[in-house]
Amino acid sequence: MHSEPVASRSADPRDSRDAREPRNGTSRNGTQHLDAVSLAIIEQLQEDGRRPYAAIGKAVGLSEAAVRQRVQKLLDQGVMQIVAVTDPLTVGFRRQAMVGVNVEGDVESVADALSDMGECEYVVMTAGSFDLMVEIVCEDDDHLLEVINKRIRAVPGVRSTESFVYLKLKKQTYMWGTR
Amino acid sequence: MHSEPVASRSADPRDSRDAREPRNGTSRNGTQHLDAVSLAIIEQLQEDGRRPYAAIGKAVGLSEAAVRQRVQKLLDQGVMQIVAVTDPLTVGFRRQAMVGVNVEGDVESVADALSDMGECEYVVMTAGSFDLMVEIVCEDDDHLLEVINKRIRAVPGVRSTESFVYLKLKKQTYMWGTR
DNA sequence: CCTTGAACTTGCGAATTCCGTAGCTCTGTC
DNA sequence: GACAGAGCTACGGAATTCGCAAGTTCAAGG
Repeated sequence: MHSEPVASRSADPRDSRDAREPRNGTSRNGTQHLDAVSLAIIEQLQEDGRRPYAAIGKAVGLSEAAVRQRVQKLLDQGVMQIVAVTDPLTVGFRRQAMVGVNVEGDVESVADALSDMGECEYVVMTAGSFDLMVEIVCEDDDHLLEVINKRIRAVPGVRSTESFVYLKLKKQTYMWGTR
Repeated sequence: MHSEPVASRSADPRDSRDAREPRNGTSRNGTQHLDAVSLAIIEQLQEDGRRPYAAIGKAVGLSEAAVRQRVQKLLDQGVMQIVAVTDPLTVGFRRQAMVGVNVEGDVESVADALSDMGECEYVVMTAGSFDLMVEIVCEDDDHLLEVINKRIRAVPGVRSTESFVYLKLKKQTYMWGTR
């Protein structure tokens, strides 16, 4: 189902851009402003990361070259990455866990330290009864045990941890915006 | 840095496959068996989801056509998906949270119900003080509140929930295997 | 032993896609 | 108003993808 161009360019292309549409750019808090067209491009690539630029262009109302430039910029800026994702369990990693971490002192420096560990696939600072939540991917129980008890707890500032070992992954999506 | 072929085919191609390498196939629990070559292909695509088949073939020691067939099969089987991923915060979703859920009765049916909700991006059954962990992506505080208090808690079997609102995403990787 | 099927290779042409670049327009700045 | 930069379109050549056919190897089954 090919949806119509998102940035509706009825007659004159300029019509759609005359409004005070936010331009893409970096705001003072470091987060990116993305206009509707870039969002539409991302949506296309969330459906299929290998979709040709020309097809995306048709869907969002841009030329192939423009899409290519936008995608390249989104990748360069780190706003988006195009990757293969799998369920780690099917790829030989037998043990996964979410670990809640409580920190004394600077949370961000602890987060950085954890981010440097290859086994930590996902690190996020949170509000609530944990300061950090970390998802770790390991090959077996021994590996998991070592990472949690030896490595994570050894990081200066880590006060305590609580682990939630994964039993079964039920859902994994990358299609916000498509709903 | 072009790494050498992973499935080392020294002289005779058959050498690498004579061992009792597991063939690809489905086992009785429904999980996939992936041989070393398929894993290597996935690794390549975890680094760059748009990498050309010929380049992948060179890296893993297969022909372009064979890589194409394998990738297609992996996609068809749902073992792997090639998609764009972003930090939802940069894409206009202002609020995210991890929610720990405790369940009375059948955990899996609750997990299924939560998986059906568009806002739940990630649903996993766990061992520990939560039965389920659910990541939700919302547009604002009102939306978040509604999802947690109205929708999730309304699911039959949900005994209690605890929320961890995201403050900052520090790391997000899809490169197990590449380490 | 023969057959069958799966998976791979090689080869090839056509269609498609990618990529660099030149030129145009708009916008903001000094 | 001139100038610079961002963003777009158009276009041509290079590279990739795609479909397909023929031949090979290997494992499993009769």
